[in-house]
Amino acid sequence: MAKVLTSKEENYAQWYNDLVIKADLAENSAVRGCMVIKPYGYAIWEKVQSVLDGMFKATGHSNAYFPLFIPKSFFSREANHVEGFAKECAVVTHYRLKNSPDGKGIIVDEDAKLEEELIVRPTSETIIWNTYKNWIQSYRDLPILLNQWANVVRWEMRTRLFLRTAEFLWQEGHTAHATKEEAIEETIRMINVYSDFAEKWMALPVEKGTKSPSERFAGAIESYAIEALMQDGKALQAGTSHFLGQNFAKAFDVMFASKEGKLDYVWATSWGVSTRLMGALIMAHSDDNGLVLPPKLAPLQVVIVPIYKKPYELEKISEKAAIIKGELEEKGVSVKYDDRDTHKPGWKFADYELKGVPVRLALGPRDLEKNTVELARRDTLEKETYPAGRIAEVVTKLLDEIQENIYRKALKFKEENTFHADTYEEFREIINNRGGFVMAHWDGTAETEERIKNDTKATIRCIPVNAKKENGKCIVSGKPSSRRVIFARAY
RNA sequence: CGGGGUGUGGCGCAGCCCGGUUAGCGCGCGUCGUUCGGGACGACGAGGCCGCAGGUUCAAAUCCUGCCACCCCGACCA
Repeated sequence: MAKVLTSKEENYAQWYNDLVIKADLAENSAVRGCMVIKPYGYAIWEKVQSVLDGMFKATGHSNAYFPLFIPKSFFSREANHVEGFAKECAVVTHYRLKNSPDGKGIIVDEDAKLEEELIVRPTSETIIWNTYKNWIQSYRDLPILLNQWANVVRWEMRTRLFLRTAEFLWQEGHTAHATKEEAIEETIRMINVYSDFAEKWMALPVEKGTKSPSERFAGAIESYAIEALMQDGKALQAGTSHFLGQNFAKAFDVMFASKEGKLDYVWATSWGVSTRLMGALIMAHSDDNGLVLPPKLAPLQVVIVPIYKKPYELEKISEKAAIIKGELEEKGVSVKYDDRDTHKPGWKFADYELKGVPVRLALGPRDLEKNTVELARRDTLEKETYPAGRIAEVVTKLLDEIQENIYRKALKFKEENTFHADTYEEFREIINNRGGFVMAHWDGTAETEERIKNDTKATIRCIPVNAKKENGKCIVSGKPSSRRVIFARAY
């Protein structure tokens, strides 16, 4: 078979780039750092969106939409927040163009300078809290549980399709609560929604935990994250949920009157996942033949490819294919019958493998004769022949099995690449030679974290929520520590 | 912003050192035919301001100068 992808072994980063392009997911655009998400890639994102959106609704949230532009002054209200984002903001300074005097093209009209510059949102806390101020007077107005699906811009120096782009798509939830407890509960509820989604839909096992202070969201009191392990041993933050305390309420003066008639600042959370999830999905399961998609998120779950020489064969095959397609669709399976005569079966086989379609059925003259169907599963690349009458039943079961199988595979990988280190030498050895998650004791100081980062490029991915208490000594300082945290090199 | 590299049909490249016919190869594309159970084959064909602007020269894809764009590696980040 002609090789279209660089192998993972040979060059993992190149394999990823090739895969995104060749599987027709996305491509670089004329605008530096910004990508074009192509129809097939966008179809996957739409599935992700629709499932998550359902989960948000089920937990009581509604969607709304806030502006793309944020007045610069809003940004400077919350000190940590500005500091966190200032270096990567796109700024709108003018609102008009004019013909250039030399007649060559078009220039910015200096007379059309904005009174106050607008920031293209890197995240929307400020504009939203400025709005919430007008919506909240009393405890009766709380909680506010909103989400928005939007694009945001962070002016990144180095970008990679899906993993880090200057503009990306995401959802950001922003909630307002009367009590601290309720806000914390919400923060945890949403990180659980994310980890459920990752595990049950993306077949992606994750580590759930809190961020160290230095990795925390700018403006948050506590940040929760789910961290996934990619096949090259690097960690990828797949979702975050933040307890913002009263920081934004104070910055935007959002107070409410309690039942007792006392005024207090409102408690806040925010949480988000982005098109970066696409990167996680791609890297978690795929192989040298292309994408491997979990059936639950695959835009197309089954493809039927006819194999024929004569037109009358195609006719008969098409009849049969239509029956099978109907049976599958009745069971809620998405199916495409690819009878294009512009491509040969072998080409189609390779192409659907590249695109990660979970199940492929082939129907040829031999199958007509024996009333059978050849079935190939993408995750294991195994082929088997089944009686045509049973195929719908076999496929529906198989889709579940594939979903489970790729999860188990990813879980096994994560477990086999999670190590314990008790000395710094050991730690460095693992980080440098094997990668993966490294569980180690940490004294809780930013200095130690910084030193480890400088020495090894590994950072604290999270402090696992369900880590068992275990007394030990910090691998760097030797100071006492009560539990291990997860270190890794990260995307 | 530092360090390195690359710009040549849609894509991937060769040619450049050492200037000289009509700029070449693979993939892809079009037409026709044979094929079709793992990326088919043959014949014919279409497609190029050789990144941009200057310069040197009888002559520039090739040499010189300037500019622009993109990629890779570092510091920042989801």
